[in-house]
Amino acid sequence: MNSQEEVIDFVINGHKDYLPHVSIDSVIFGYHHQQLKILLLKWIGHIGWGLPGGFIKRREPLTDAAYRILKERTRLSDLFLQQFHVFGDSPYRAQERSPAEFREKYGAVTSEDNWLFQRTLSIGYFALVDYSKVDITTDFFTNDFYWCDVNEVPFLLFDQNEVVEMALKMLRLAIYHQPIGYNLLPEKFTIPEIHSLYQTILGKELDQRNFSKKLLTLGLIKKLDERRSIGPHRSPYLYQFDKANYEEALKEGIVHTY
Amino acid sequence: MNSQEEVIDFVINGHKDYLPHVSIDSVIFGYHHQQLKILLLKWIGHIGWGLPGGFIKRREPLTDAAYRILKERTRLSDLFLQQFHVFGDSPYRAQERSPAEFREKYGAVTSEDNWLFQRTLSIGYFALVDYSKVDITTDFFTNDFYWCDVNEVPFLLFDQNEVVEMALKMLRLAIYHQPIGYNLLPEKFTIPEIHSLYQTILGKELDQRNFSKKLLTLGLIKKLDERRSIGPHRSPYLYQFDKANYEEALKEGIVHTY
DNA sequence: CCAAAAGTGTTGGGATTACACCCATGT
DNA sequence: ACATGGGTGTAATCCCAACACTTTTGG
Repeated sequence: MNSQEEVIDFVINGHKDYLPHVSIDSVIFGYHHQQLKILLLKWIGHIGWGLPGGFIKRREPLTDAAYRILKERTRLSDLFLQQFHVFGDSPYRAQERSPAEFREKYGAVTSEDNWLFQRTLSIGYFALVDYSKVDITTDFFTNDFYWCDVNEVPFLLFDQNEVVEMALKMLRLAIYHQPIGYNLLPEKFTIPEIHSLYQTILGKELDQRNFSKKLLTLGLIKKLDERRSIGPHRSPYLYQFDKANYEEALKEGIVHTY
Repeated sequence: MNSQEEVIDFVINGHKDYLPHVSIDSVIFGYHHQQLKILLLKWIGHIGWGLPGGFIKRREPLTDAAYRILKERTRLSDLFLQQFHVFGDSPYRAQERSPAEFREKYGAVTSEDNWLFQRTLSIGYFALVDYSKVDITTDFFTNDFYWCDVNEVPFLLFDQNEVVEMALKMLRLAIYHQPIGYNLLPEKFTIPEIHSLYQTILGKELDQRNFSKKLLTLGLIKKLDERRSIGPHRSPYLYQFDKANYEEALKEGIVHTY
């Protein structure tokens, strides 16, 4: 969506293609160089930053919509994506918005009952990506983006600070129940790499010996007979996720602590 | 909603009061006499049983809507109610429904684009109630109800079997993270009572000694200096939830197994 | 006194934690 | 040779699971 015409058409006719009253907000966690960040977009006409999101097509399965929205933004498919909450309580989510606002901001005339300004619930999804591999697309509505450290999130649009907080909480809960990392690490990775990933997500230190013991005991990863060369240091062994056990654990859940 | 007029008005004009495209489905778990059941309703015009549910008012916070729908049905407020998933993937949730169907079933004429027949996502909530204390209300759409054992759920409308399964899974997950029981037990209860509640929910046996030790260690309950007289048997001590710790655990979560 | 249900403690094994030194590698 | 980061084992503790007999009560 890049030309002014497309945008006007989306505003005027979007309700024919998309469901009104429901949107998807994605908290895209990016991991790279031992930092956990989230993707924020500059929505034009608003001061401040907001989350990526979108609408669901009229006949599109919900999960497909979530993947599509993510893919349009990041060009990635096949990543860890999980629904975590529906937001519909904050004043921003219970009231209508003003079309007058839109007129001012985008210079377009809309009717009072335009679909975009009616009350909209938001379904929160979180995703995990390696942000160095992502090619972020902007469009007419969003002319800038940045990766923001999870510990330094600025004031966001609407109730989105609450969305981010909840996403982080659910991610940290999820990591105790599901294996995480498949989409954030190269296919073959070292213990220090996955160790540091988990530490970053949980925001706390994990004993290195105990950590690798645990992952191996759970059967989630297996040691390979190869090493990675990392410059002037001892070469770490490479590991791989044990696909069968990983899938099993994703489905059945794990009960443990790290 | 009991008269035919009210119903017709709801069908024709409901979209002025309620959000289209989104509904709430409630899985109401009822516990009594060591049995875990769910509330099913007979929706007229459909063969088979379905879940209670409803729509969200245009300006109503989502959580309020969930409580209102539950209260209209059970006359209970102040109970354990938790959002657990949004359903929008099954063919039933991705397609429109046919107004012709409605004409046949209810004898009312509706336009092709009536709000009730458009695609509707459903937000799943589960609740825990003591079903002996509940006074179920039926209405024009639902002329019968029954409490169905969770192990004997029949084929339900649309994708609702999936909803029930997920609810049960989430309830069993929740019981490991949050204290549960406040709304299902009298204010003062005995260890055998709460023990049996947990066994029923989890569908498995829990060692009595370890179980009470665990609850006391966690500080969730405290022993009172009273006993309950239960006929020709030894009188069990009464316990109470420790409100402060219970609330804390609800908010912060618990990591443990039983 | 009998039947039914409640109450109560200990132990062994497994898991978790805490902890520090040597090894490998490229420059 | 050295600086940097990787790899490895053990001991103490805690937590969990398993287990059975005695007490209380009303009829």
